[in-house]
Amino acid sequence: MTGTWQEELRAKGYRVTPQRQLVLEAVTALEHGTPEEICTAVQRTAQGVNISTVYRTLELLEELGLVKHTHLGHGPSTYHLAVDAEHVHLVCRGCGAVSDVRPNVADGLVEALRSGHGFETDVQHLTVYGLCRDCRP
Amino acid sequence: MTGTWQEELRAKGYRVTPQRQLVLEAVTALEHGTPEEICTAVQRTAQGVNISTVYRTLELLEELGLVKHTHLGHGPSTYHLAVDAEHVHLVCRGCGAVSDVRPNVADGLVEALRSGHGFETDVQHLTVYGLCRDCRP
DNA sequence: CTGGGTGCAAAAAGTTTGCAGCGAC
DNA sequence: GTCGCTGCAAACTTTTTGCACCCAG
Repeated sequence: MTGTWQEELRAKGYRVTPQRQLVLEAVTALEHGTPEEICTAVQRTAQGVNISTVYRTLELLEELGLVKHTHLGHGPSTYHLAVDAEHVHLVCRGCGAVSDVRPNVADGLVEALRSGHGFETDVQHLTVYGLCRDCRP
Repeated sequence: MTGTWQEELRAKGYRVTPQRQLVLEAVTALEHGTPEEICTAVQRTAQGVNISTVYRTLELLEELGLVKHTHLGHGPSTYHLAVDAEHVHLVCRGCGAVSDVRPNVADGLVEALRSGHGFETDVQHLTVYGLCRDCRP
């Protein structure tokens, strides 16, 4: 591993700004958050960060590998820390609840796709739709 | 199985219209299609179906269980026949290619989620992101 | 005939972009 | 001081909605 993300930013010619720190803190605090939610969360702490800055910052942080995003259903994309990304998302079509499970549930799938199709799965981006315990018929 | 989808429509108080037949034909012909693509495909055959009608029709057809949709990356959602849905989508983050694989690759995942989390997976809605054979490092 | 369906246009929701001024380094 | 970053507003894309007219049953 290299140094802090601040150092990594500077090393690549980017700058460390309060907005970027705030967005990253918000993603950390929220665990799961849409750009809109992240923007709102930041406004509670400081005077605010513009929504377009949130989008640009998330794009940058994703490029750096600090955050990840997934698409959970119809709505906006959801961002979370890459460090926290070691899980698979379960989305219930009944109640809309999102829960996380350990990625080893997908081990068989990953292996089957690798050996059978030469496909290297990005488990951190895996979202499984279905019905949760409470919504099952 | 009950009768045809036309009968099923009428039985539920809906009507069978040329637009609905055209949209369903387009979904069948395209195999994978965004609402926009479906709309364009229909315009090649007939005088055209409005994009909002395509959305409303797809929503209806999905409610009937005739078509399914998935979210493949940032763009619009993709619709396909439910009958054809017996597969898992692989989306390559490198070249963007979408391929289909047999659903039994996910059998282990489905079983693990069912026994471990009480979660009933909708395999037809499963989309796996990663890198395909040609894009692997 | 009747009520659901369609087209059109406008609005909503989510995301991206152009640009002038600001501030990290 | 330089040049990347930000806020603002406007554009863009995807999807939804209101409404008058139309047509399947």
